[in-house]
Amino acid sequence: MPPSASETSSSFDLLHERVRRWIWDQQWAELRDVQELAIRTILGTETDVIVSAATAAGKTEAAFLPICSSLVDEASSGVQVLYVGPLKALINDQWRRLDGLCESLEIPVHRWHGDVTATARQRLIRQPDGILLITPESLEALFVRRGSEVGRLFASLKYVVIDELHAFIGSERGMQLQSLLHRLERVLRRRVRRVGLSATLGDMTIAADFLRPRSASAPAIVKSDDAGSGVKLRLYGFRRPAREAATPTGADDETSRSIAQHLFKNLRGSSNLVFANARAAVESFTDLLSRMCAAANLPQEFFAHHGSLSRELRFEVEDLLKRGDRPLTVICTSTLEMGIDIGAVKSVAQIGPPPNVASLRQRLGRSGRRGEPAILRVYVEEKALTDGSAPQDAIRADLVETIAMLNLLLERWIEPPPSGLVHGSTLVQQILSLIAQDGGVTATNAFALLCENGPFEHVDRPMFKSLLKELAARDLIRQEPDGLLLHGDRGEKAVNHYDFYSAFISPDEYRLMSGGRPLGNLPIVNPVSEGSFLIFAGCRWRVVAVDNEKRVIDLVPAAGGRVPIFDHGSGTDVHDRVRREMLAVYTTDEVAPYLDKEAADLLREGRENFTRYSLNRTRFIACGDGSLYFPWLGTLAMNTLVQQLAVRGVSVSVEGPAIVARDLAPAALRDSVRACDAERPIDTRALAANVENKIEEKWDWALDEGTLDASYASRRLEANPARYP
DNA sequence: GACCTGCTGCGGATTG
Repeated sequence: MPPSASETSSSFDLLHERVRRWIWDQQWAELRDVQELAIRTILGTETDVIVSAATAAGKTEAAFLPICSSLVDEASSGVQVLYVGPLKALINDQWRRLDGLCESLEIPVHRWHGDVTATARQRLIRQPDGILLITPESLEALFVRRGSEVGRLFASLKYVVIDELHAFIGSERGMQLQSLLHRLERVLRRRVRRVGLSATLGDMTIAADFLRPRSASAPAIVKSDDAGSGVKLRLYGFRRPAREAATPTGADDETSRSIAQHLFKNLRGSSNLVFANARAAVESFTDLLSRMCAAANLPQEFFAHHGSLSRELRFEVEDLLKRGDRPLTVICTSTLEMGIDIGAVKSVAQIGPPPNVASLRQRLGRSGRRGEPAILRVYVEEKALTDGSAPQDAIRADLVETIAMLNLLLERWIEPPPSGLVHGSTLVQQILSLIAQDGGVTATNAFALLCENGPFEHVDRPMFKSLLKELAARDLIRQEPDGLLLHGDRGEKAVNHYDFYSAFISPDEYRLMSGGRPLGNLPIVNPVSEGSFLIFAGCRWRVVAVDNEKRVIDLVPAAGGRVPIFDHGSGTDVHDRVRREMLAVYTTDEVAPYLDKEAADLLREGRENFTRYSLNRTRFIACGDGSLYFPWLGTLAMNTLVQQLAVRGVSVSVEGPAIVARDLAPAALRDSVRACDAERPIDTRALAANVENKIEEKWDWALDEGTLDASYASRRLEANPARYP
């Protein structure tokens, strides 16, 4: 029985008859708004398209119903649709999802990633056709290993689909993907339509430019403004006693136990996600919550999920979530923020200030079953104050930063993704890959393809030239007398190792095993000794053997344990707008209705201290023998100021929202800051030249000084920050 | 004061 809504829809009529029949067979009540609009745009125009909607809004069908429609009855000699996804698990999900539709249309669907068998790969190479689902890394491998076959494989290519577009923007992987797609069009000598699937982003112009850099015509934006059914929001404040001042969030102390107790009371019996900001915090909250379950003789319903857990353990938890047949609360890092479909949960909790507003929005999107409001609980702890407390602690900056982000979330603002990045590291990878693809390339052609007309638009000819010289000096490349660039010995070796295909770097790790079963990985930060205890995967273990050669640690269950050190990260970048909103929170008396009593009390205390330190009248205050400056600007602007001051011989550090000068009076610090402010535009490359540790990305070690400085400056500094007030 | 993502081809053993 054909559904009436589809019968009357004009978009529906644009679809191929066999696609319409498939939709009838699914007994869908109607097509969603975003699907209607995407069908019209994809079948009615020739432009690139971005389909932007919340998780689980039917983006995949919105793109593939019209795309498959245009493939039916079409003769082909090669892959017709290239779909690129960021995760293997997502590719597997989409492969299953497309299977039904494509089987009825007789369109083959292939997947290609690290876990795909050699037989399946050979099948595609022998008979390329239909839809290919692939990761950026496997696409890179195709260019490196089968460079001469790329043209044949994609001869009939009609569409490139990029899933989770927002996850690629501004990253090394995103740059790699742009470069690969550009190189693909060069091989085919024609433009291929691009369709991006993205979460809702505030400013779509950056996403549009990412989809096809420097394009003369903008892509069509298909956007669903699904407002949802509202948010139930609550922010809980916690006061950390002075004796616990030194312990981190999630340690087994009184404050963490109070938060865990609150979670236990409110979440037990339903399905929820708890986002803790660090893997160590995930482990210790899972340990606290599962011990509460055990103590109450209840079945275990709290599980850990993060990137260092083995795939087996993560699958088990994801599977339990997908089945949804019993109450389950998963404590996780950003692993469950997006990607695979785990269905909606009843509520989401965030422990500590969220990394940024964009990430908070994604996390919130996981909550709110059909027709029900999303529920978000946020927990923030603040240290007890003593006579010796620093002003930046006394103003309760973590709490106020969290309030600022929640206010911006409710205003529907989110951070724009970074832009203007040089990406020197990924350029090295792409030069080496291009040589592998063609068996050699001239410097002129490489520059034209990658920089002049390609995605590395911030690298000019002189910079490219000094980069090539450095790569030659490091034996990564060499130049033939006729000008052709080839791999040097070291370059040859690098390209032939499987580690080459990813654009990002991964730390060395130990493998954790128990009884032959893989539990996960532990980055090699601190040495682990035999006989020591460990909390991992929400359980307690004793180390029985450490094999430093094979990098394997054997564990047995135990009663004791402590959370290991996972990483010494560099912290998150806070946006200007968040800091400005913090200032607005300090300078009004308004108390947001979502604050609980303790949070409201901490806010009152923070505002009192803000006024007591005269921060309502000045940005420079005395502190001991030195001074503090509160510019109410984001991380990049503050980094830039720190470097500008360093050039002037003024040594300062950044602590939260404050710039700290140890032995300089407020008036002197103010004069120096004003002098910096007068110096515009700021030469960020010259500033970067004075920075000590700039090697952060995979190929940074191989860059010449100029390219390294430019890369670093574009990532960490700002040439035109807001005025330093 | 952080998080996440990815990976080829071969040789040798085992199985049908």
